[in-house]
Amino acid sequence: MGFFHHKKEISVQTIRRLPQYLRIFYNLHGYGRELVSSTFLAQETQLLPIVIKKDLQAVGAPSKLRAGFKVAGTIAAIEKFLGWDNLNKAFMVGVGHLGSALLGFQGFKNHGLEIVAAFDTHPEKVSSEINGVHVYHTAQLATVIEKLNLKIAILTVPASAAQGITDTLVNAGIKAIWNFAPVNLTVPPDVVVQKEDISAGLAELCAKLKR
Amino acid sequence: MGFFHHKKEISVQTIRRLPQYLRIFYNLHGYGRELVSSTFLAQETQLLPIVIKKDLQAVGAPSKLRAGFKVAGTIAAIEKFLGWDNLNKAFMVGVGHLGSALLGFQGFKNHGLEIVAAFDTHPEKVSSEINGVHVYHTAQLATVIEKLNLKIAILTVPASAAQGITDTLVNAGIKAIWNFAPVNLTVPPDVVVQKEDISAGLAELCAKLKR
DNA sequence: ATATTATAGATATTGTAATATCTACATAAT
DNA sequence: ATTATGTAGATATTACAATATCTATAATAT
Repeated sequence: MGFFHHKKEISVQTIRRLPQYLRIFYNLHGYGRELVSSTFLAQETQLLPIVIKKDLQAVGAPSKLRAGFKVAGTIAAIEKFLGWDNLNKAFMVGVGHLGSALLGFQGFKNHGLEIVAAFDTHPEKVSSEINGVHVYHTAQLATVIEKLNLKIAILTVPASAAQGITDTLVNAGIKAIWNFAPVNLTVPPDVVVQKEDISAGLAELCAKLKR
Repeated sequence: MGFFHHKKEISVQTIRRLPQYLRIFYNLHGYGRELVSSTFLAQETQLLPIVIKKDLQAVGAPSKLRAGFKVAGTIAAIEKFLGWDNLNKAFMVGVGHLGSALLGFQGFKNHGLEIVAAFDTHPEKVSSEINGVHVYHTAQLATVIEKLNLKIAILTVPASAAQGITDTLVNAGIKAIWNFAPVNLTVPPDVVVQKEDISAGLAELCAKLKR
């Protein structure tokens, strides 16, 4: 009918479930499994088979009728959809408790993220290495971003510093910010911000507990 | 009409927004502000005024017509709804990178959570103190839970250990588990599990970035 | 060969959160 | 006093994710 083929938008919920599928598919691949059905995945994930079917269909996962989804092909489809099939250079601003914990998490390489630099203002941290990542002074942000061709910022600074640093990042051309500071950042429309709020999960737990 | 007054269920999304409101209301309270309108809050949070109105109405926040919501009263209402008006004794199992980062986060006391014990199996960690919290050997879980009357478990162990420890926790009578391990835990229906998955947020960021 | 079954795939339905619209009213301005 | 305005509160509508149902088919069992 229409000339404009509006590519079906994939829901945020689906996107958030993809890493879970990916982990399971990695395992299955390790065991040499070639096909897996949505009913099997449903048991693993405690989701409904139909949810899984639709999620995997949405990212174009290959399947065999009456047999299940192809393990290797589905891994490739999810990784491609998320852009996790090649590494983006990321850096971390703020290496306090949370920051250094994230630096210690090696799993990011499986998630398309290579953390190649960190920034902080504390003299005892600047010029040190944390988990193999060099810590620069925050004042050097703009120059290092350009020199190392960095793309994704992970923001783990105190709330009070977050917006100021964000402005610096935006001026330096950063287009993606993963924000762990408990603040709503103001950025231009072409900059993507993903906010994480650990207390949201705790609130959910407490509310469930009171019922 | 009906005799059964079915208390209106509050949505998960609303619950997850409550901590954000709470932070802003704490600030306003600190500045001595007594009333705040949903339109003001909308600017702060980048949400729509109507969403905020309905969220606050849902938890019974007091308001003054044509003036806004009462700051002190709303704080009390949210805290009461979440059970954050008195402290629950929590403990942490697994003190690796993430575990010790969470132990270092002092904000939990504002969230009704007092972490009073930690557990690990590594000999160099057992019997030490991390951020003022004593680390026991995981083998002592059941006895310490009973002795200290612990209620909420924070699970920050590797995926492979998570289900085994969960079984121990359930046997010890724990009813709430905040799960940071990338596994779906199997528990009896009366046990509440809140799963956190950091890669879900990263997936969301990457998907937005590719658009 | 034939029948059975488990599955992907397609379509239809439902439930619910988000959003829009309307109403009443307290405050402030004129 | 009178009018204008900004707000909570109530109701109506919309959008969309979750769920249910149906269909075709390939593998398996008989």
